[in-house]
Amino acid sequence: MSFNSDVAKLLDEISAMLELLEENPFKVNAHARAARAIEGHSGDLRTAAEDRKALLAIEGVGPKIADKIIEFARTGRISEHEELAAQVPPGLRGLMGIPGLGPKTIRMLWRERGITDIAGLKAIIADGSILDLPRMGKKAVEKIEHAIKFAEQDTGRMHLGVAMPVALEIVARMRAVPGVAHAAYAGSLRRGKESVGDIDILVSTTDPAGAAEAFTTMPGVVSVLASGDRKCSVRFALAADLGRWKAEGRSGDVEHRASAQVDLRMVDEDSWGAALMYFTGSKEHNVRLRERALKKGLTLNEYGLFPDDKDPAPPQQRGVKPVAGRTEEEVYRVLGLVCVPPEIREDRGELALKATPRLVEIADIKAELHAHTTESDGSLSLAELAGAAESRGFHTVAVTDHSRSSAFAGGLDVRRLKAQRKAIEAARGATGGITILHGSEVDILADGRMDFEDETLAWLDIVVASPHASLGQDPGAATARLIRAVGNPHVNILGHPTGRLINKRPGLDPAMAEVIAAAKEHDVALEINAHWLRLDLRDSHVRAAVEAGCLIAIDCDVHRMNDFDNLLYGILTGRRGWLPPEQCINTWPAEKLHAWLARKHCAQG
DNA sequence: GCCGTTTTCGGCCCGACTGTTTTCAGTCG
Repeated sequence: MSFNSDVAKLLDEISAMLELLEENPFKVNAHARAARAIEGHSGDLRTAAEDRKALLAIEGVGPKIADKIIEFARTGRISEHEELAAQVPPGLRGLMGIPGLGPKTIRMLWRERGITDIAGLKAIIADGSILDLPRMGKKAVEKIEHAIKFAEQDTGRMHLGVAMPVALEIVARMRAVPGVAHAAYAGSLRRGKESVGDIDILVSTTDPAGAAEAFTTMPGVVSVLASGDRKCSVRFALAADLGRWKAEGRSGDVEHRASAQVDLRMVDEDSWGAALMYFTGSKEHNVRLRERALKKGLTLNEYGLFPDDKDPAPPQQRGVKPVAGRTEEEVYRVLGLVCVPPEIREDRGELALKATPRLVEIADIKAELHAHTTESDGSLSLAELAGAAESRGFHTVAVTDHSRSSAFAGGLDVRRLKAQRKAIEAARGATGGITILHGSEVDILADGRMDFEDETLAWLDIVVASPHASLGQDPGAATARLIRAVGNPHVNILGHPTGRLINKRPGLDPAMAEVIAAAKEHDVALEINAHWLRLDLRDSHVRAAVEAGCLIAIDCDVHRMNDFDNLLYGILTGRRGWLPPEQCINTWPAEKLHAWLARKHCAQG
């Protein structure tokens, strides 16, 4: 856990506890909003906490919350948090994790019956006494029972790479339904977040009932949570699709969730753009857009942008004609904004843009610079790897098998590395269309030394230096380790810099600003490892690196043929970090890329 | 508790669905 997420977590908990205590809802919201702003803040607040002005510059952080952050930096605690925690039983937060149970219901259960945890709730359901409480009928209680079961088996948010194939399949099915003109996935999935809570699908249709019917009876639907004219929610089985991930997964890769919530929204064609924006979010971005609309005498909802006539009834129900709504571009234009790519709609400065930024795209990528073969732990031969890269339209592929310390992965020693060079030279003669570089994914040892001597690193074409072991070391040691690694004169790329696995392993927690500065100084590119379990660098670190002018590599860390498909997730993460193509070395023309790599290596083997 | 191209005080986004209700409260996104 980084300092930023520690602070964000405490502020979030303060918000939740204030809500349970029936405090001013705007105060509740202010803490929640500050928590989100801090979680997504690209700089390390550990240092900013010394400078009150820097904290106040963050949107959503005012004088009171700034003081709380400073208190946490100095003492490791926030006294207000502790005072609240003394008033709110800890089990109540567990209850808040049950879908369908909100603060009002939980407060009522607590005040009326002294329920403070899931066990207590189960007890009054079992003896039937819950039915005596207000608004607690038979159906409501059944729903709560169902939700408890779900909450107890839920393992948290889904990985991006698990949700995306499901969303693509559902979108394809919905496009084939009669009456459906457009179908797309929206929500945090469209914004490319590393994990998503649910899957949002949007369709424009002339036949909502038909679309709803098709959706709720689709193969894979295990239960229907809600079904109306405008919106349906289902739980969708993941098991069927998991075979693919299971088959290709390394140990620990398997997603344990049995099902995912999928929401379908149905709109008219005239509302398509407004609805797509609305359901893409983020919530914070949308709030900003609505505020801007109101200042222009307009009101924005998922049906369109309307003149604001102060009538409390929704304009679309009164036959008011929208001034925009068919496309996203149109809505942004009428609001006086440039169209903002979905990945950066997070209320982190995107609304101040004067032109739509050109962010890196899949089609820009011309090189894979981190790939394994059967020599170490990959499943592709040299020829298969080169062929696959060439068929993707790449001009370059780098063979970077593991170094000797990664014994578990069949890491190569110097002797095998030299033998591999001969094989690669032979393969170069056989393939004309693609440049095969010979490199290594060299372990960064715990103290920052490389797993090979400099004289070996010197004759390779490319060196990707990555941490694989000692991933639990303290932040100070991790920072020194990575800075020493990028200072090596032969290192080109810092591979998966933290070694984290999303939702499974936190990895290193270095002072990223210092690592970025060192990488910039030594002309080392920081990798976005595109595997959906890694996405390392993460989005906020990419943003910080981009702002610092640091180079970025987006690589699939190919072990198997399908791994090339993970490129999408690396691209989405790069875009979330506002990465322009020219700052990503994989987009460079062959001559430029090869020359850049060669500066740190001599030719002979 | 935060914020300001109407405001340093008085606001703070908008709509759908469900269940328990005779007109709405609660939750969610």
